[in-house]
Amino acid sequence: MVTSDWEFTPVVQQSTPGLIAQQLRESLISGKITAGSQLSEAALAKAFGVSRGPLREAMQRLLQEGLLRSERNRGIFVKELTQDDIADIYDARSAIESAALRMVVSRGASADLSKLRQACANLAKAAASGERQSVSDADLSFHAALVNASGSPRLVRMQATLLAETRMCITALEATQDDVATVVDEHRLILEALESGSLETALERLQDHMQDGVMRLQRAEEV
Amino acid sequence: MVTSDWEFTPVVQQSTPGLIAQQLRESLISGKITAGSQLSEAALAKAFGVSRGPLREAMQRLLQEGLLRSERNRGIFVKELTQDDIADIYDARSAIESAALRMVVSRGASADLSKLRQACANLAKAAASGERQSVSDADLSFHAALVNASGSPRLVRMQATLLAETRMCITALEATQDDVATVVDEHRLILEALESGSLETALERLQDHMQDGVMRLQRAEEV
DNA sequence: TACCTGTAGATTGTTGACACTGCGAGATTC
DNA sequence: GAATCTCGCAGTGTCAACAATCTACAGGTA
Repeated sequence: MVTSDWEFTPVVQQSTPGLIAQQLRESLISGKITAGSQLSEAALAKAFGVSRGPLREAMQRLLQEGLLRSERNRGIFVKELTQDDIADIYDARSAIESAALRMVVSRGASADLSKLRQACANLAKAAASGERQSVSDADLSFHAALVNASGSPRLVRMQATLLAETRMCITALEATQDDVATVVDEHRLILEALESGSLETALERLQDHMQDGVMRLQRAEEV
Repeated sequence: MVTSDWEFTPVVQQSTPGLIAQQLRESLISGKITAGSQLSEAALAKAFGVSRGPLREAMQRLLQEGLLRSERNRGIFVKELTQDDIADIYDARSAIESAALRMVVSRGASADLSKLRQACANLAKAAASGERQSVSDADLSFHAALVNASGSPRLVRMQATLLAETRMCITALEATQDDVATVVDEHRLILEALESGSLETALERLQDHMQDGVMRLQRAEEV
């Protein structure tokens, strides 16, 4: 019997709570929902055109990702990020991404850096366009590509939630990339160190880049 | 009116899904529920004496912690861990705990190592008792204390899920700590390096300890 | 006999309704 | 006038029933 020769892509029916969580996450990290405000289950359910069951499941996910905060019998609120949170997010990101660097380098030649080069090019393009939003998107895409290259599903998952929090910080504070050229350079330097296989240099540059990020955000918070 | 002078401990009403998740997690990591088996919502709901709503929320949490696996319209199954998973878990743990080491050392004298010393003593005591279960419990408690000492809530949270997975591995494979004395020593050496403030030594010893752990589990898997 | 098709049972996904909790506005008392 | 109490409302927590989906098995056909 011929079962193939057609090569259809298998249908992947996304679950309703998954779709809702995705849309909610977008709204949260883009700042469409202001920090600290309460999310009414009934209102959201009506907006999404579903009942409260699936909506609650979506909220559960975002709760565990740390984007929301729950008070029993009171409701669910958008988490507000303090200075300490910002520092902690970047500490955790450093931990994950440093480990990813080590893993990529330890693979040596078998590592696939093409996605990283692509991400770096996209960042340069975004910087040239001048749009702040697309610059920070490309920035975080680079970091995501870095951890992807490590091939560790758990590192990828943990970083995903950290990147969502990072996006929340950036949009909430409307942090300006005062010097776009520097940011692009920092990423390119990391990639170059990676390509030449010099782990220590790459780690150092990543660390510096992270520290820059924290300082930029914390300066924005003070205003 | 006098509101104080009584000093009662405030009542912390745990949420129902939270309590269910806790019990389920215990059953999963202790191996009471065999890997790969399906978890029937109706059956579990009856067992816990609640309806399927709260139970589904509890499952959601464990799903996101990576202890369960969901197939849409099919059901939820206990995740079975492959060799690759074991390696990945330990890679991720190394990433988190190495970062924690760095943070503890960078604090210098202000770091609170008393909990770590306590955990180390407990481990030695457990080793003397000879019970395998309490040895691995004390082992993981030490690592938890290490990350706690870092003071980073996000590292703590990420490690918590990794430790749950580690426990699942250990009980599923009934991994034997063939040489208990060595395990105790490895932990003590890490603590000593930490106390003397020599970061590089501590990192090296942690790395070795982790590698030992992976090898022990992967050898058990082959059987 | 081998294969396909249709149906039955079981399980998950979703819904609307009910119960309980916490907050705030208004009434009441000193 | 200020503090306290009570009631109502808005919201979450929980439940039982309904709808949709999948698997397995029985029946029919070439």
